[in-house]
Amino acid sequence: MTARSSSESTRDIPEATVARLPVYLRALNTLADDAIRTCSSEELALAAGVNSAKLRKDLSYLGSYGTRGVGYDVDYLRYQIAREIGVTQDWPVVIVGIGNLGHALANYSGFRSRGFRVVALLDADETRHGEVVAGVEVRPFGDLEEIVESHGVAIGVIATPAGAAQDVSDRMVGCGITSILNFAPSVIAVPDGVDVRKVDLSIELQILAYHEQRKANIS
Amino acid sequence: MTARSSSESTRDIPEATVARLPVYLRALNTLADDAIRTCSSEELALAAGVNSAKLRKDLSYLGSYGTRGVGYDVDYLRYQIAREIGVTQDWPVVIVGIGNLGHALANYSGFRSRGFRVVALLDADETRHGEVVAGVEVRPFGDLEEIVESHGVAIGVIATPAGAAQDVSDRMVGCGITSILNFAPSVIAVPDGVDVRKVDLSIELQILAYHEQRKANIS
DNA sequence: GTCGATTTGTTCTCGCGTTCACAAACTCCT
DNA sequence: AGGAGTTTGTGAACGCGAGAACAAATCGAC
Ligand SMILES: NC(=O)c1ccc[n+]([C@@H]2O[C@H](COP(=O)([O-])OP(=O)(O)OC[C@H]3O[C@@H](n4cnc5c(N)ncnc54)[C@H](O)[C@@H]3O)[C@@H](O)[C@H]2O)c1
Ligand SMILES: NC(=O)c1ccc[n+]([C@@H]2O[C@H](COP(=O)([O-])OP(=O)(O)OC[C@H]3O[C@@H](n4cnc5c(N)ncnc54)[C@H](O)[C@@H]3O)[C@@H](O)[C@H]2O)c1
Repeated sequence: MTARSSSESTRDIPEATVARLPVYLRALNTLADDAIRTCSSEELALAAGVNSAKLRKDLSYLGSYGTRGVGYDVDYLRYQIAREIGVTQDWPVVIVGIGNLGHALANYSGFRSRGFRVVALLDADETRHGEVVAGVEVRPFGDLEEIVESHGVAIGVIATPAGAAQDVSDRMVGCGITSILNFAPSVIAVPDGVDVRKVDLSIELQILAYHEQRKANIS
Repeated sequence: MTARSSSESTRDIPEATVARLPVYLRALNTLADDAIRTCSSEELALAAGVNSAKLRKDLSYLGSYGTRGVGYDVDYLRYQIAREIGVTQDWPVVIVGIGNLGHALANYSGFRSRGFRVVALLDADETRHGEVVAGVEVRPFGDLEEIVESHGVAIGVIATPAGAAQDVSDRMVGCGITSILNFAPSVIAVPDGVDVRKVDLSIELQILAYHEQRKANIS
């Protein structure tokens, strides 16, 4: 086995596995809602849309939480995955850029229910200040530092136009944010130790278009 | 080499490369906006946020569009990538589920400018019917078949709650849609030949949370 | 208690993607 | 014309992830 650090479960989980754990978690939640107490890797894999061997291998990185001949206890496994991902605690989040997309994000109930709490909505446009979206007031972008510090915010969401994304990112990093979810269609540079994930809707559509074109070109 | 089909440029481009081509395209557009005519792989790679060797290999799948000792002609390469992806033509798109997210998507100008045209907005809630969003009227979900047929729609976007996603998907597939972009947090099953891409914001946040937790756990 | 059925955890192999490194090709200067 | 300097395109090495296959472990029947 790999060397194990002293106190905590600090094994390093492959990135591909980390990306699937939330999917398993959601599938388990669905099963739990249907009052299912136990499930096999085959059943869970079906619900999550993956291969059962891959599922078992993924889960094995967390530990041996199943019982051979039986399967997995839904509640127990659910808790273990949630703990491993870190969603048993509440993560405060700030959203910057409360336009079309920012509004939708602020109104989205799925964040709160998954361990994320929107503590602030910030926008540079002062005509938007004071508006209340989903119970949170839109405030000036200049309040960023104060809010991040007082709430201990580690995760920031960028929903501004592309041109502002790098500036917003720099300000976020400057006041201690170390994880950024970027919706703006631009590449942003950050120092080591800061994680950035990009969500780009037009890229997704363009990938679909590429395959669509190839389907049509079977001439 | 692999067998090459008769007429068209039907080489098979690795999936990972396909996913990056839109990024290169956007970087080239930015360069073109700054009146830059030519760029090296190093410069373009920097703008796209990737390794230059990877960029060159990716581009080599399309053909030899660069000039050794010089670099790439921005406009020419831009056209070649756009053609390969299929965004020189216009793709009609339908969006189903005009709630928070659906509104934001309908209002998003970035789709039109990248070769996608929203031809219809559909919702099951009849109190929403008749509303005009970004110049397009919200219509009953039952109109799906008629619209898909008359406009030759191949790409559908699902922005409904998770519970409705599979039903919406089935109806889309039933009337000939072969590419689906799914924003609902649910796994949807489709027959072979239909492409599904999933965008899941809470998964992205959970991945960030995992790494954030590990940063904190360097105890 | 033993046997058969079931299901997990893990090993092994294969293929894909990333990266390095370099030969080929082009420009420009003398 | 030739040589120095650049930059592309690609062969090869390497590492990671996917999936098949199987041994180990547990349960239930008798
Ligand atoms: N709307 C969508 O569905 C959609 C889809 C894909 C991508 N995006 C991207 O998401 C981003 C936001 O899109 P949108 O449609 O909400 O745009 P929007 O113009 O409606 O909203 C942008 C908001 O950001 C604010 N802003 C601008 N500069 C700022 C700064 N420096 N600091 C703080 N706030 C600032 C603006 O005041 C505005 O309220 C864009 O980059 C867009 O390309 C949006
Ligand atoms: N709002 C966000 O920022 C956000 C973020 C991440 C994910 N999502 C996901 O996107 C989806 C939409 O989110 P939302 O916030 O816009 O929800 P919403 O409730 O505001 O909108 C959903 C819309 O879908 C319509 N609808 C329901 N069933 C339908 C059916 N069978 N056919 C057609 N239309 C139907 C409803 O009438 C409603 O207008 C959800 O699955 C949500 O989980 C949203």
